[in-house]
Amino acid sequence: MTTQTPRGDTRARILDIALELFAEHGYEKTSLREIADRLGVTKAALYYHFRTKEDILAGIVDTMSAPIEEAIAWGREQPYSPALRDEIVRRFADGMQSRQPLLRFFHENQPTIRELKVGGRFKDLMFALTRLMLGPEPTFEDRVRASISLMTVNVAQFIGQACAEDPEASVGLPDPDGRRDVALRVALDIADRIGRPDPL
Amino acid sequence: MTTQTPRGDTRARILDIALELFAEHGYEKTSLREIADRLGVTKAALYYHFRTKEDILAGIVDTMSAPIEEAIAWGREQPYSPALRDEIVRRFADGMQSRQPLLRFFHENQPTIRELKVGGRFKDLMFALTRLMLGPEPTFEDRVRASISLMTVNVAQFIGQACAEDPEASVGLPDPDGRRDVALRVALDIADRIGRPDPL
Amino acid sequence: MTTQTPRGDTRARILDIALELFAEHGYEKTSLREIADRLGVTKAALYYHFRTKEDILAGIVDTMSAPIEEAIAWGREQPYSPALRDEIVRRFADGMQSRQPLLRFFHENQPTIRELKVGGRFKDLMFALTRLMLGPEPTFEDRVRASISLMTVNVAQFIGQACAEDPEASVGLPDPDGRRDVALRVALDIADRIGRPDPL
Amino acid sequence: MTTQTPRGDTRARILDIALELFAEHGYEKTSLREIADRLGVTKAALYYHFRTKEDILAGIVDTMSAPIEEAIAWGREQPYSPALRDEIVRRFADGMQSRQPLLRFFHENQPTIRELKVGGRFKDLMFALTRLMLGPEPTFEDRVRASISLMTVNVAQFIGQACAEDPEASVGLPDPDGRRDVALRVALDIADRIGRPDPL
DNA sequence: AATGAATGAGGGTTCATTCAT
DNA sequence: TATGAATGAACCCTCATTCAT
Repeated sequence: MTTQTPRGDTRARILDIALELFAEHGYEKTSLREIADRLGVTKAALYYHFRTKEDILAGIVDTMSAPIEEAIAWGREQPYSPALRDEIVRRFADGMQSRQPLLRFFHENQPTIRELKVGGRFKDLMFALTRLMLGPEPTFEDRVRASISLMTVNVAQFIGQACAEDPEASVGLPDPDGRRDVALRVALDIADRIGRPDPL
Repeated sequence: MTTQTPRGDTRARILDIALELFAEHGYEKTSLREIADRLGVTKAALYYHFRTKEDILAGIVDTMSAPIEEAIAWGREQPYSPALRDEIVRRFADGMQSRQPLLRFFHENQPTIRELKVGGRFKDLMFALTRLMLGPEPTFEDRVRASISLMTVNVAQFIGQACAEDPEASVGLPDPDGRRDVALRVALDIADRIGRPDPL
Repeated sequence: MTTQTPRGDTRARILDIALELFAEHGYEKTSLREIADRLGVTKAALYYHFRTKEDILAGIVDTMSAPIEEAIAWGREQPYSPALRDEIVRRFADGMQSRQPLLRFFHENQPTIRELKVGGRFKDLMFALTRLMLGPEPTFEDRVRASISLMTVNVAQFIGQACAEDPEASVGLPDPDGRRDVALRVALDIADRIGRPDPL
Repeated sequence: MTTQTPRGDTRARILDIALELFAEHGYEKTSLREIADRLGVTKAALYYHFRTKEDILAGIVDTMSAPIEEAIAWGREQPYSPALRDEIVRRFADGMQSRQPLLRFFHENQPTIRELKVGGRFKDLMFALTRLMLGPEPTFEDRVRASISLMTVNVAQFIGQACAEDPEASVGLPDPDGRRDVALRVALDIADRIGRPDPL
């Protein structure tokens, strides 16, 4: 006589499904009923595990921000150098590989995020990360390059998906792993110009 | 004996205010009541000018997509060359300068956009634009570079604003015009690698 | 340089279209916009011709009740007799032939009618008509027979239409004229039992 | 220590009150607020028990169509005969006695019904019932008589109520039970002519 | 660990109606 | 003889949230 659902891990399953739906339809358009329905429980059950809808989102971010925090903690120990900069990009790409939906969610739900407490936290993380990519007293241009570089890691994935759906654009398209490599290469390429005068 | 509101231009004013609010709080979180209140009219008045909320958005896109369409039309007449590629980026940057909020809205409301008819239209425009930046049979890497390049034009603006609000990051920050130049420079720089083997 | 619409008869055209729509979708579900759209004018134009929506309905009844009123006026001059009774049924059937939609409307929108002033008027007309079909001090049974008799004239039309749409029921179905004859025959047949003891 | 409302039966109470109001004011004019108010709950509470307004109506029909379905099921087992025909009428009259409001609602809200899914279901039931009153290959005239006969069962009730409200017509009016007998007698009388050549 | 029943606030939308032009 | 613009009230419906059980 087994239980229908994998047991006790309800909390984790809520977070999983919620992230999936948030990333797909957006935070506002995803109702707690949808989440509950997919889980096969009642809306009220969600309130046993989380105090509010926003709390679910906070829960998602919590479980997701660990690798970024690690990258930051590590980076802070190192002296600045172009090699460090590249390593940051690489670690970010590594950490985000399995967290793509979260990144997507953050990119695509800015207005919501801005008005939710959790938004600040994530923004700070990203800011700290780009800061590590820059030397002392960085120019605005360098800041832009650093941000765009990190962004590229994720955006390239979406572009890849969009291309895969387009008959013309999917000719010669690498497989997901290949696309990840491309993304990283372009990201590093952009970061490479940081701190350097225009080659001209 | 003046009328209270500038009159006759109500439709345009709805579009204006709606865009502003959509960009600020997101499409879903912006209620028609808010738009109406800001205009000093009733919700019902909006329905005299637009059939649905989505129609308001469509109206916004209509008024906004003109410069992109022009850039596309022009670009299609030209043979491909690196100079054309750069010119496309420049024209896009020029056209978007006054349409920043729309771009911001599109970047930040993807989940909504995806489910609205208007989304497809805009996506097609952007796809066509990046296509002009690429030679025949472009690689995936080039596609990524082209997209990121265009995206940089706008994202740099947001980064600029974020920096302006941060005491540390605002040291040495150029004025908005200067930031625009930086954005364009970085965008062109990224586009510059299109079609070229790795410099190494 | 001709006008687009048949001219000056707008009022009459409103009544026509309104009746058609009221009969089809019901009074409540028919909006003034629908009526105006079909006419190719603005809602506001309707208000030039009628003071309220209810007034449109009153207008319909006005133009429609004439033949019933005539039948009543005529009947009141005659002494009661079974022949008079049958003649009333016949005149009603004749008068209603071209007013079917109105009758249908009245049958099918009772709740609305009850709450509109115009309802009472029409009910009185029908009551007066059935009264003429009955001798002095009629029994309740006779009243029922008289009402059902008149009702048959119209209901038979709807049954006819329903049958025409059903493959099985349309086998051997008479044409509309034939159906009218059947309706009249059944109606007279029902009226025939008025004032007579049970044949048993 | 009693609860304020009879509890647990909310769903049934909604159905009750809704039917009452639908029959009185019509489906369109009855707002969910009215229903909720009469129940002493919020509009939103209705949505816990029913998915839409139309669903409430479907619920009503469900609970109400049982006796008709039984009559049909029974009738289909019997060979056709005039006696069967009369028995159908009688069973219909019996079954409807406690469901008068529903019948009234169906008679008086046809335009609405036509456009609601539930309409077809009820129409089919009535069609099946009249079909049982007819022998093989019935004429159109017989179909009319059968329909009118069943209709009489209900319409007579409304006529009775109307008479009761009229000083003149209420002289010698039987009590409700007596009226029911009259209704049944007239209905049977009309059905009696089915399948018979004109007595003349 | 979860449900059943309900709420209050608000959403987008439609409607009959008005009035200056 | 009409229209353009707007209103206020109401409508159906959805949502996040609560709480006794």
